[in-house]
Amino acid sequence: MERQARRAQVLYHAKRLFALQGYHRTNISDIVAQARIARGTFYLYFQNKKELFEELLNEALREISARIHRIRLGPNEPSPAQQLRDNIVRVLDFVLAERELTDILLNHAYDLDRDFDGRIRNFYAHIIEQIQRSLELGIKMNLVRPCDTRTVAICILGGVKEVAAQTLAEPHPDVNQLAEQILDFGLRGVATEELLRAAPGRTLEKPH
Amino acid sequence: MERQARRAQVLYHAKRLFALQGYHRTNISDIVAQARIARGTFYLYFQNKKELFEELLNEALREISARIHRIRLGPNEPSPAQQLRDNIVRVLDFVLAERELTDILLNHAYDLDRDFDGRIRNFYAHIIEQIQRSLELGIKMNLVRPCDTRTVAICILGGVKEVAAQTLAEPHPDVNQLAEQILDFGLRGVATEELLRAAPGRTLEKPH
Amino acid sequence: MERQARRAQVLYHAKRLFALQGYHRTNISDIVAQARIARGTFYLYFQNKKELFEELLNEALREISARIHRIRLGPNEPSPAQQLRDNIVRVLDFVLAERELTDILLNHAYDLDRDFDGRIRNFYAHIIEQIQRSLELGIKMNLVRPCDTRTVAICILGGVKEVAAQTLAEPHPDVNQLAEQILDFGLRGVATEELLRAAPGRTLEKPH
Amino acid sequence: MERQARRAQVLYHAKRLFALQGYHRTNISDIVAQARIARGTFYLYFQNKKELFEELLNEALREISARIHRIRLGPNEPSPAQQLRDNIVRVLDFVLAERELTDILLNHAYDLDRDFDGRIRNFYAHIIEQIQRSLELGIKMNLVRPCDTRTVAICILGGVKEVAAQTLAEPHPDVNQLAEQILDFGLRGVATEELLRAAPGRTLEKPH
DNA sequence: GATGAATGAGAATTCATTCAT
DNA sequence: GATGAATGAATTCTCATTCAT
Repeated sequence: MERQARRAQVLYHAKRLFALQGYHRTNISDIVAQARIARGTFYLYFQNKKELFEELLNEALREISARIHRIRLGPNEPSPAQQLRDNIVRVLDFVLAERELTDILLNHAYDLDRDFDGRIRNFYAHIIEQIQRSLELGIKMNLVRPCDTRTVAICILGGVKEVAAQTLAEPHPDVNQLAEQILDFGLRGVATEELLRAAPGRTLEKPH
Repeated sequence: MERQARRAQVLYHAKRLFALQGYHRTNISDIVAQARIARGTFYLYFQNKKELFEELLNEALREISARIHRIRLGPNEPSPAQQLRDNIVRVLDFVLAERELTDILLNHAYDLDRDFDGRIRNFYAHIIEQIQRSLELGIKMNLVRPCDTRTVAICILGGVKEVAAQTLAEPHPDVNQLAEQILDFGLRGVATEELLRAAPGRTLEKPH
Repeated sequence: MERQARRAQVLYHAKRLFALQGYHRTNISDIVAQARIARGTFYLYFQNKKELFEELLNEALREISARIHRIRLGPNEPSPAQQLRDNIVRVLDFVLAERELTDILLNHAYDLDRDFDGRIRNFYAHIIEQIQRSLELGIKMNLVRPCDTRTVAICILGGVKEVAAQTLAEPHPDVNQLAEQILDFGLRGVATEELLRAAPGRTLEKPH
Repeated sequence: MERQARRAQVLYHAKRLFALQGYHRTNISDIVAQARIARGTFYLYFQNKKELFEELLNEALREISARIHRIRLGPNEPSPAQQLRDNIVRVLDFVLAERELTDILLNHAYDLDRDFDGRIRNFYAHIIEQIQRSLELGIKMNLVRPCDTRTVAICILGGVKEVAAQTLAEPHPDVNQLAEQILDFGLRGVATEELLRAAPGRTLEKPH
């Protein structure tokens, strides 16, 4: 457990440095200086620089994945729109709680290693698929207008990513307000006209 | 002109390598090997690796900027929606025509240099402002529903960026179809309900 | 202390190489080979080659400066001639004790860097001024004949420098004998005729 | 002959550059740029950079050698002191007429090549011998007091060298005045007391 | 002869990683 | 475990010299 604490200490400082300067501009000297450990000690806890970075990146991927829940249908479930809203809020909460990790994921996770790039690509591809499935479900339920679900899913992902990226720079963003704007924009973008007509108000949700 | 041809040759090969492997994994040795020139020859045409990369990046930024036209209003102008569509098509045309440059811009332009990161941030910030101004104009014209124009602008930029990024991987994407989907999604996302009701068809444009 | 020992080791070998081959013909490879350390180790102790050289040169300048004492007048002080003799002996002692440093200073300290050349020029300019002041004092005391003290001071400096340079090549020079010759030549060169007449012997000093 | 003119042109510019910046800081690019010839053209006239430098240096050595005449005794010859004065004046005239060559010889002729250093050492050794022989002749003639002629010769050479070096920096030095000071200092430094007593005036020459 | 683009050996420096203490 | 000095492969960049036109 002591071991875990040391690892965590190093990870903490490395995370800050990577977020601030990126992978290549951050060297082992910087990390051990910040973590106040000896150069050699670093290698007692991590195989190498890449492994450390990978661990941070994995944490980000894992955490974000965990915050995106599959849309569940059922009488006791919140409305799909509410579930989407919850997903967005959870992701943005993570973005703010872990600005450094997010920064690393969005801005510094490329240019490392071939299989690394692949992993991130897969991660996003997976999210795109999830969104796509939701859209297809929505179409079946007549909530979503027919469209090229893949392209629209990509647009939605891109929108969230860019909001996340831009949000990093802001001191005290209002997550709920951001989520609302994203949701409103996205839902209107995909809603059937019937749905829009039925629910002209601000929160665009299926009437019960 | 001879000089320009040589430069172009080196730029061509460097571009491919940067797109394939990123900035840090591409070293001068790789570039000169691909371009089939001697080590020293490289330095006759470029001060250093960074300058070469900068030149490529600048080309991408310049070209994309040039393809995003400001929305013009007037009796002889195409409809705003058509102008947006044209912008998207022009940008996606560039993405396909210069997949490598796009790849570099989207995936490998970070983690280089402090002032570099800044330049790219400015580039996107500028585009966000442009979109935001268009949205505000649309609101005044009652084409766009009131909303947090900055957040929505960020969503739109993100959508286009992500489509561009995903499109890079596809062999023969249909640019018009992609543009149509983006436009449709985006316009519905921001349209006033009045406008939506008036134009229920697929192409969401203001009726004349 | 360990650190200082390593530095000293590298300095020692670098000094020998610089004396033997000069600055430009001595490269880092030579130095690390002689010092039997790895390439990178060099940079743990010195920023770069120039800094190392500078350190050696500074030592030479400092040491020589320290050995040239200002002429003191007073009832308990040795005669001015004796003080001059002591200065010369101390400098020549250094020359022999640190042949390599002297060689570097006299023969290899040019052609490096602009500000470097300046530093050495200042060093000699300072010594010329010191000699000049002594001569002027001597004139006031009627020990030295009136003359262009600056030019004569330059002659004296040049004489000592050249003796030092030539002495480097000799295996077992007699420092006292050399000093005596320099002193005798220099003093007679500047002495008033009155003084010469009063002290016709070998050691040309003011009679008490 | 055209060929000689071209060579001279290149030599002229190279000389200025070498004097200004030294051998190592002056590169072929600088020289051909100043001489307004193409890179390759340089090698039509000179084997390489070193040969060019060597040629300049040889000119300096040759010219200075030529200006140092052996002391001739005889009824129709000027006095030895006058001959010495003439030697000094000729050398200083050269110093001023060819400041750049002198600068090169005094400040930038080391650190090139092993055999180069040797050549310069020989040059000075030769001059020292000449002076030494003059001194020995003087001793025989009872003009010069007995002394370690080699050390004194070195002092004399050093004096002249240093005056030459310092003179380079001055805008309009008075060569005759400098020569007079050097001569006066040097002659008094070596004169027999008998000679000094016989000729107490300023110009220390053997009475006829 | 003249040109200047091309060459490539060589030099300095960095930095992730190892290993003796 | 902890340390930090040592390592050396890898990389960038320079510049005297060559050579096809």
